[in-house]
Parts: sequence; structure tokens; C-alpha cells
Amino acid sequence: MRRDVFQAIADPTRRAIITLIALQAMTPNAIAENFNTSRQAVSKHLRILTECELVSQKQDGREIYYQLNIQKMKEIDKWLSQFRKIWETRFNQLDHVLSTIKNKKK
Amino acid sequence: MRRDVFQAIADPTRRAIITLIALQAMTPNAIAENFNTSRQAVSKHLRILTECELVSQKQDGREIYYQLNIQKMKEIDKWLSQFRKIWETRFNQLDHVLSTIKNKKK
DNA sequence: AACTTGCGAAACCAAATAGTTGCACATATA
DNA sequence: TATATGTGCAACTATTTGGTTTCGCAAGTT
Repeated sequence: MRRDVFQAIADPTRRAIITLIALQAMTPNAIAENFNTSRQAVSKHLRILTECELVSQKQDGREIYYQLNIQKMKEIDKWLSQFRKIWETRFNQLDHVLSTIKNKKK
Repeated sequence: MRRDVFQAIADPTRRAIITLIALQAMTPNAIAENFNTSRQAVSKHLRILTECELVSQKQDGREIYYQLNIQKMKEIDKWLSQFRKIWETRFNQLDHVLSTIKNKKK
């Protein structure tokens, strides 16, 4: 079973869960209240997120709090950084073109 | 059929295609040579990437060049930016903790 | 001890996905 | 014109996915 960060964030519900628990840890029931889907479905999403280490659990009595492992989010950022270089360069090129046009008008 | 950037980059082959054509446009056959999969399979991936506007086509005779739409990659970056704030804050907090420990040692 | 609550896991199902094979259709080349 | 090349698209298949329903278990509550 493929379990990587990119596959995990492919699902919109999982992205919403990530955003939801980004600032504070939450229990499955509390998370499920925010979606019109069953607790079990959310539980499955949480399992997938846990398996790829995007979230971690913290047991408190019979409640389990899920929190975002922000460190893992950097993996996406790392992959993206190779393209960031490109779009910054292209932006500078566009900037150059624009200033050339500007100078021509003078 | 769901077609968004996140679903598009979920597949490892598609991520590889994106990286491959990031710097220069390529034809389906040229792209397929880099993978041990059929030309048709690559063609399907390119179709998905085109549908979500991550790549665009440029016809030249009977050849079709596919190029990355770097602008669309920023959408991922945009989503990620909400977490970037968090991990920068956490890093600063860690930094603060570390310097506190450092000062205690003095 | 009996009941309620919070949860994960297994079994099942419909839909989506990634791949293959075979075809059609242009554009080049002989 | 006949043939080769580059490509997209449809049909089919095996696998994966997201969801539901049902169950069991542990931790609290009565």
C-alpha cells in the first residue's frame, strides 16, 4: 500500500483535517463534527495520515488527540522548492521584459 | 471526475514527469523513454496534467510538446503557506527554548 | 455491575485509478 | 501514393480508494 505525503494530501477531506488540527490537537469525534461524513470515515483518514506520519496521536483517558506533525509538511515544501527557483527566475525574466518595454516607450 | 493539482501530484510518475519537463518542453515519446511504462500510459498522465492545467501543449508538425505551467505550481505553494507560518513560529519558539537553556548554563 | 461514550478494525460495496491493447488520424517520408 | 511515425482515444481489467455498517474493547459514569 502506497503511503506518502502526496497521496495523503490528494484527498480534500484530509487536507481539511490537516488545516483543522494545524493549530490545536483534536479528537476524531470533534474533527468529524466539521464534516458531513461519519466518524468512521474520518477515523480512516486519520489512520492514513498517521501511517504517513503527517499526524500523531496523544492518548488522554479514552480520548485520542490527533495533532499535525508540521515537520512532515516540510517534505512537500522541499519538493516544491525545486520549482520555486524556476518561477522566481521566470518572474525576474518577465520583470526584465517589462522594464525593456517601459524603456522603449521613453 | 475530480481534477485538481493535489490529485495530480499524488502519482509518483506524474511528479517525475513534472520534474522532467520543468526546464524544457518534451514530446510524449521522449517523456515515455524515461520510464519503464508504455507511451499510452504516459499519454494518460499528460492528459490528467493538462486537464488540471499543470501542463500545456504546443504543437509542432506532428509532434506535441508538453511544457510545465509553473504558475499552477504556485497553487500548491499557496496552500502550503498557511503552514509555513506555523513552522516558522515553532522554529522560533524552539530557538527561544535553546537560547534559554544556553543562558541557564552560563 | 450495568450502561454510556470514544474509539479502532474488519467486512463489504460502489466508484475511481493506473495500466494494457487495439484502433484511428494526422503529418512526414519514400 | 504507399509507408512510417507521432499521437490521442476508447474499451477493458486489476487494483485502490472512500465510504458505510457492524462489531469489539477500553475508559469513564450511574
